[in-house]
Amino acid sequence: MPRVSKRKQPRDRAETKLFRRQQLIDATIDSIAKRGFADTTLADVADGAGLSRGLVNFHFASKDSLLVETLKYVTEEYHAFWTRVLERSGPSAADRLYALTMADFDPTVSSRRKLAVWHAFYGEAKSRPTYMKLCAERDAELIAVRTGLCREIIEEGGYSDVDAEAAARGIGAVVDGLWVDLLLSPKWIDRDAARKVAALLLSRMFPGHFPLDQGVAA
Amino acid sequence: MPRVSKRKQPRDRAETKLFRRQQLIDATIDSIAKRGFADTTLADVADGAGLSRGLVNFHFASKDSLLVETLKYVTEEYHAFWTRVLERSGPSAADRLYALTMADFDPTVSSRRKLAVWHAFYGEAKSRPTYMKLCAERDAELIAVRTGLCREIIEEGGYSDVDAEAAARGIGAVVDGLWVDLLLSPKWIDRDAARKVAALLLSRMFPGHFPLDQGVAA
DNA sequence: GAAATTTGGTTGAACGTTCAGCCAATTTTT
DNA sequence: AAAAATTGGCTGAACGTTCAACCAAATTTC
Repeated sequence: MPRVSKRKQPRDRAETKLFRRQQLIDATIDSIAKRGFADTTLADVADGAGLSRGLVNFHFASKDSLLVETLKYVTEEYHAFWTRVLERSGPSAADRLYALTMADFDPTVSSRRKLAVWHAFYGEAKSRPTYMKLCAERDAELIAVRTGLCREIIEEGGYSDVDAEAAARGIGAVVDGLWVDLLLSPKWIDRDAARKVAALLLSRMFPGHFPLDQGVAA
Repeated sequence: MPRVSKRKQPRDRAETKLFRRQQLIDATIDSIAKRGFADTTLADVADGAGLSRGLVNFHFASKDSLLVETLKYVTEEYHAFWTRVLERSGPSAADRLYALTMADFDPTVSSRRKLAVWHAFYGEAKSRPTYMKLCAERDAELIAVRTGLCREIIEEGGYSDVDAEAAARGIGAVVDGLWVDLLLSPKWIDRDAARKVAALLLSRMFPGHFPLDQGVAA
């Protein structure tokens, strides 16, 4: 994995600033994934980006600011990802829920590099309210979307005894839990196995909408 | 929350050593939960335990050793907890799986203090093989037990199309995911809500064994 | 009184931050 | 359009702080 950003060089000063910013955020993600949150230093970030030591503090007010901006970036990237998945997916609620769920096991968002970063922030969240707020907001929006889709599916057919929000939370929880598995037990479970488990859950939750033998293609 | 261990004073030297050890591990858990993994220092641990600074290095070879022993302790405590739950629970596989699942939302193992510690180690796991191994072993054993219970239930009645291990992994994932929710969104979900979601999952997975209106009592 | 335990000061390394100065890019002036 | 002035971006060294680790002395326990 290249530690230096591959994005094309900036043309003018206006681009440079954003370019450097992103370079440093990318290097921060790499450092957290490689060395862990506790061992991530500004020196390692600068080295990883191939830039001088002092530059981090030129572009970011402090180390804490760099970390917060990194979390924001990862959050926004994830948000953009699943929003796009929804845009492209079929019209029915079942199609959309299926696409949304399987997308969470796309390498873009569930590489061990990314998972390590997410969980690094989770681990610090209790003691850093800013992290907790950013993560909670991310979750709340997704839960709302999932709840809406579940509600549609429930109304469509035969699941009057299922609570939409509980179902949505269950689906979200399975995704989070499988992410933990992918992070901690990569030898025992891979993305396809995770998709299979998620598909099983959907098929048991809404059997009329998700047949068990449905493939697990993304 | 008291930061000084309440265990009764040791009687002899042999007990003292273990007593101090546990005091320091408890203080480490407190410090990680309160300040986060990255900001946990030996000074804070010693202060939290009400002991002098140098003591940590006397009882543990290094800071890393203290952290590993802390993770081992939490792991063993969790293992002892669910083992005991199984011992006490009813004879049927359904009863046992239900008890096992609901027990994961007992305050003993799912207090935000404990959740913060688990996720702190998760976050560092990718870069510290020792952590990853300990966590993976913990998960593997639980998955094996859950898979066995699921297999029994599947054989008992009418779920021939369900893969036991996938079901077990799904249940485990829901628990892990709900733990993430409890940690990050305590205002949106509490232990009872989490139990309700877990109960919903069980009832949809094995509807003949877990009626939907089953209570969520521990 | 001997051994085990605890103490708190010390040490050296590592860290985040700051800053004076340099260079390149851009704008202004002539 | 060339020259001068200004701005913005970048560097690497230095500073003060924090920390884990060490240790010799003091205290407690047996």
